[in-house]
Amino acid sequence: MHTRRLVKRSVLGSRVYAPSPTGDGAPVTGVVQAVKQENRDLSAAGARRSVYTVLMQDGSLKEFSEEEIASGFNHTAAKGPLKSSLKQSSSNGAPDGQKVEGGCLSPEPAEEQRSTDGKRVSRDSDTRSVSLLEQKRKVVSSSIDVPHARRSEEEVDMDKVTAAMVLTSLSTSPLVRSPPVRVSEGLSGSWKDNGSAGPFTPSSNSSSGGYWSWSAPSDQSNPSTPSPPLSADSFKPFRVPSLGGVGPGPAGPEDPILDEQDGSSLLFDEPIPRKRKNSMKVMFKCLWKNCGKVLSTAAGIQRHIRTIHLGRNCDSDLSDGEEDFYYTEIKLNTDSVADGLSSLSPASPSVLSPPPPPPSPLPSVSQLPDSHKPTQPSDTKEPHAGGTTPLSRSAPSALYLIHTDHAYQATAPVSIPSSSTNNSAGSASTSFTPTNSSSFSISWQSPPVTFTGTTVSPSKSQGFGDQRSQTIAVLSSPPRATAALSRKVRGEGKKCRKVYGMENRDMWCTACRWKKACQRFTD
DNA sequence: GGTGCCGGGGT
DNA sequence: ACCCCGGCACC
Repeated sequence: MHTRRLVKRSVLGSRVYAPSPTGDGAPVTGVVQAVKQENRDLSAAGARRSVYTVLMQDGSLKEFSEEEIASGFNHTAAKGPLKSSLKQSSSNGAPDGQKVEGGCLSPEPAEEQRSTDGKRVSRDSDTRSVSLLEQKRKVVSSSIDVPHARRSEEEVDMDKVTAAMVLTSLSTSPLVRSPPVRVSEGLSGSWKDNGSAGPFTPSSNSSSGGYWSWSAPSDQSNPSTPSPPLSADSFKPFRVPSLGGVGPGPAGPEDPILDEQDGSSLLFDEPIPRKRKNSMKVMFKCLWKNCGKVLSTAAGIQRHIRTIHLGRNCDSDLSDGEEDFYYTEIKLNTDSVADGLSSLSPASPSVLSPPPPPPSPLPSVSQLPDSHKPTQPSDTKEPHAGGTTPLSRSAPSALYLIHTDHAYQATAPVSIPSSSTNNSAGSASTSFTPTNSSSFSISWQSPPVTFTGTTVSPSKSQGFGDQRSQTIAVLSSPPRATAALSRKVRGEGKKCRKVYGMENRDMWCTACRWKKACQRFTD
C-alpha cells in the first residue's frame, strides 16, 4: 500500500503539459490533481481510460484524457512517465525519478522538487479554485487512495473506529488490540474498506484487504503480550477523546482498576470477586500439577503462576496471558470457602489427609484409624496381615498428624474401640495392635521415634521420653491384647497423675492436665 | 471414692 | 490453641 501511494502521489503531483485551454496549440504546464479511471484495473497496462484532472497554471482545473496530456509531453517521454508510473504502481518502483525525468522538460525546473509532493504543490498554487478543487477531490478520493482523503475519512469514520474498538474490547480479544500501529496508518483504508460506505478502486481494495489480515499476523506472537502496551499508546488518542472509558483492559493510567488487572484477564478477574464478595466468594485455584494453590484474587494467582510455575521474574506487569490457562475460578459460599480452603491448602491434601478421607465413614478424623480395626475381625486374628494393610496406611498418617499436633490426640483413636465392647484384643485401647503385630509395629514404632526427637512433653519430660518409647515398644503387641477396652478402656498403665501425683501436676502431660487421655503414658 | 477421659465451654 | 470442668465409666 505504501508503495502504491507513493506512486499515485507522484502521478498526481506530476507536472504535465496539457493542450492550451485556449486552443492556441501552445502547451501549458499543469499539475495533475486527480486521475479518474473508467477501467478499474490500474495495473493493467493497456486497457484503461484515464481522465486526468490538471491544475493549470492559471489556477483553473481541466480534465484531460490521457492522450491529451500525453500530447503535451515530449513525445519520447510523454506517455512513458505517465504510463510507466502507473504501471509501477503495482511494483515497488522509484517513480519519482521518472517523474522528474518527465518534468525536466517543463519550463520551470525549479518547481520540480515541489512537484514530487503533489499535495504541497496543489495547495501552494491552488488558491482561487479551492472549492472546485474540493469537489474534484471528492471524486478523487472516492476512486483513488489519495493522501488528503485520510483526514476526512478519519473524521467521518471515527464512530466506526470507536465502534470497532468497543467491539474488540468487549470481545477481550487481545488479537484485535495488538496491531494498533497499523491501525493508525491504515485507518482510512481499512475501515472504509469494510464499510459499505465508499466505492473502492481495486487498488484500495487489495491493499485494505491486506490490512484486515493483520489480525491474523498479530496472532503469531503471544496474543496478549504485545497488545497491552501498543494498544495503550496508539489507541488512547482515538478512544480517549471519543468515548473515554470504553476501552479494552489496558486503558492505562486512566483506569486504575483495569490497569491493575494487567490486561489479560480484564473482564472476569477482579471485578467479579469484588461484586460477589457478599454472598459468594470467588477463589482462583492454581491448576498446576501438584500445586492447587488457591488465592482470592486473580492477580494473585496470576502472579503465583507466573513466578512460581512459569518462572518469570517480572512482577505483575508482564503477563502474556499464559497464566490464564493454569488457574481456574472457583465460586464458593462463604461458608464452604473456609472448608475448601482448609482442604485445598497445600499442606493438608498432599501428605497427611489422603488416607483418612477414603475410609472416612466415621465422623471425627482422629478416630478414623481406629474405626477400621474394631470393624475388622482382626482382633481375633492377630497374625493376619490382610486386615492390617489399611491400618498401616491410615495409622501412620494419623500418627503424623498427632505428632504435629498434640500427641494426646493419638489416644483418641483408642477411645473409639469402646463402642466395640468385646474386642478381647482390647489391645485396641492402646492402639492398632489388634491386627498384625508386624505391620503394626512398624507404624507404631515410627511415632515413638518422632516422639523422642520432638519430645512431646517439654523439657521436663525428657527422661520420660525414653521411658515412653520403651513402654511403647513393649506394649506394642502383647499388652494391648490383654488390655480392656470398652469406653476406651481406661488406661491401666501409669498415668501422669499416678506418676507425678497431684503435687506435681505441672509435670503432667498437657492432656492429663486437661483431663484428656494421657499422651505420655499411652497404654 | 479414685481415676481416666470425653464432651463442652471459656478465653 | 490453651485451659478448665462436668460428668461418665471403670476400677
